[in-house]
Amino acid sequence: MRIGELARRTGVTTRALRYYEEQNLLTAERSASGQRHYAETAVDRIHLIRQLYAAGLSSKTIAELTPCVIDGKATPELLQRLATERDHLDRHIADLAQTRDRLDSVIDGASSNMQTGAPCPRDASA
Amino acid sequence: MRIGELARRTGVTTRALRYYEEQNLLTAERSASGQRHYAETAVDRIHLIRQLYAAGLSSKTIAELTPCVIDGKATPELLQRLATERDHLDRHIADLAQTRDRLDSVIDGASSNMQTGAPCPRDASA
DNA sequence: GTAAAACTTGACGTTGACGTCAAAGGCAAA
DNA sequence: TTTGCCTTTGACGTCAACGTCAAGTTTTAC
Repeated sequence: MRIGELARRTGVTTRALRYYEEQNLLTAERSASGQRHYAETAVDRIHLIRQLYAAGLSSKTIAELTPCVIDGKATPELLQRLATERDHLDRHIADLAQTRDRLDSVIDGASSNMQTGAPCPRDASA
Repeated sequence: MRIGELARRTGVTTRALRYYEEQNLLTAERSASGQRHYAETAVDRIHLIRQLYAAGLSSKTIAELTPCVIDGKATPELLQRLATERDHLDRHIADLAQTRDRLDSVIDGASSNMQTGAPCPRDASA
């Protein structure tokens, strides 16, 4: 498939796909005229890339780790990198959960204040 | 306390603290000569701000929500905003957990490959 | 065969959260 | 009083992950 179809099927722009290639996150065959052609596996690859981006990894980190993730093979150093990233992610998730809980308690507090008719700093007229 | 001490005690730079003030996330008393002076509560406030940043909120969003979080009071609209952000956060956490699990299985796969002596693309010499 | 759509590279623009000087004034210790 | 760190505002720099033209080529549709 060509770049437009891959973009449609993954929901990322063609600009982003070319950027990923530039960052060595993605490779493509080229037709005689120079157009990119992708295999079906590229769709999953893009999803993986997006997932790692969402996990807070940089393109540089992703570029270093993806051969390992794709092939399931790694040097001890890469394996260590992966474990480190996993731990960072785990910590991050825990922090976010704490933030969510804090938001929850804020929402609870604000709701009960509203039910008891407590005044609001943004609307102290009533 | 002055800005330097607040920076040391919170681990954020003075530049960031001034930036937070510029974005209306933080206020400070001013001495006659114009220097900023902060109350003890500022330390917690900074931690809250950092926490919300880590949750993926923008300075604009934080500026809109923090009076509510600080005071525990809100208009219905603010409450709705909070609930929306909470849901986004919840979804984000779930996505990250999925990514973490994927990393876990990658690490497992790579580890077993190594134990069985499977070759690595980065070190195919052995 | 031709027009529209898709593709190419190249290059400059954008945004958020600061970093990094610079030039000036403020403040506590010796 | 002078030394030396602290603080002030202002303004330009940075970095990642793209957005957005531009100008030209290729493929597709009729």
